[in-house]
Amino acid sequence: MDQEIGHRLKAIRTRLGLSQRHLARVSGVANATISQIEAARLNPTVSMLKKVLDGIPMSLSEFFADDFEAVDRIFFRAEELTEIADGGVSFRQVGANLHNKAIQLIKECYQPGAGTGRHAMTHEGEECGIVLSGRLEVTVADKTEVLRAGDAYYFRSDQPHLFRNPGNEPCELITACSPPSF
Amino acid sequence: MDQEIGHRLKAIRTRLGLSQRHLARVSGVANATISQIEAARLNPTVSMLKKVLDGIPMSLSEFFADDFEAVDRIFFRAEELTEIADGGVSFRQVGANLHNKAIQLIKECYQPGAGTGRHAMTHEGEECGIVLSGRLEVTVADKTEVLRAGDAYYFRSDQPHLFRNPGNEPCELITACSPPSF
DNA sequence: CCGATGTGTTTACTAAGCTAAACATTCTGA
DNA sequence: TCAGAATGTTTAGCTTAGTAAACACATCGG
Repeated sequence: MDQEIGHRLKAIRTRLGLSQRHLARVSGVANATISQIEAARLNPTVSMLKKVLDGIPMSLSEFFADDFEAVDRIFFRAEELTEIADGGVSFRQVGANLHNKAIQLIKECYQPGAGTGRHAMTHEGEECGIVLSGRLEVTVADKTEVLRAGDAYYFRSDQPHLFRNPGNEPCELITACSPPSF
Repeated sequence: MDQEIGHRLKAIRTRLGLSQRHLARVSGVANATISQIEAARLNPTVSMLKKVLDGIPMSLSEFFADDFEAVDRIFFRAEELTEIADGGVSFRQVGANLHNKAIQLIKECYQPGAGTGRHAMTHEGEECGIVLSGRLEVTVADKTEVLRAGDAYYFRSDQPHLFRNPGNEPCELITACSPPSF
């Protein structure tokens, strides 16, 4: 049991690029505690585990979620793709529990004129995508291109990047990020 | 935190009609432990809580599930109703976390000829339903009726019962069980 | 009326969680 | 090459989780 907890915590922490000490600091616990939990030399109390997860942040339910489903979950029905709408942009994400996955696969839809906003984003990892329909203007660092159905992109996410639909019909595309960025 | 755990455990235990000592016996822990957890005089370790929940049985994820949604979750979109297909029968259930709810509300659909199987079911509680479309043959103890759109039923579940669609078009209905039976 | 059995609570004790601090190791960058 | 800061690990201690057993209180049957 505690071994399972340790493995899971370590996997989640390392995937997010956090050190034991960093996670310990933001969650207000001793770094030794995290070390011992991960090494399964400790059966954490629920409050302690919650305190640690609060620094990620991640709920207890999410942490334990793959106990019975997410780990070996393979197929997802169209209706199951959780939709996140944000202005003229909508996301439909494969699977709900990101934290223990390496890839975040999303079906996105940009309405005409919609985009990721004025300032470029910068974060760890890599991302790529392929356009299904419509037109998508992709800006990475100082390079800008307009992609059409069948076109694709791939770049390291530490380069500032933004997306925008410059056309007058919705733009659908499939994107993938690794590690998950939100 | 520990207070939250205590309240939740007590609610679940009492809903299932278990005494502290009975739950303690089947899960192999001291009854004092359960008493103290429920009274929030103790921060249980994860393994301890898991051990207790194993006696219910209930997963950690289910236990914590309503941390962030189910407790005050009120509205559910059509697409959110989790679908369970089983032969010619499909279920769409309102909400995923049953254990801390008193009612299990399901939209069911029986394909022509489909049913709950050859042997009647018997379990604790009460259940009822109303037919939306098609025809449904309901057998309770030694009584059998065919229901049509607008018809309904209500019986104590300790009477053997089974369902079957005797028509040649799908039968849709809404059912409710209390307490949840699966 | 009073044992017998059910409930949840409190208590003394030991086993273990959690922390602060020291330790070991690796990787920088000057 | 070597200081410095990062990483994860170990250790001594104080605190607390968990147990067995006693306690207090209801309900029930004879």
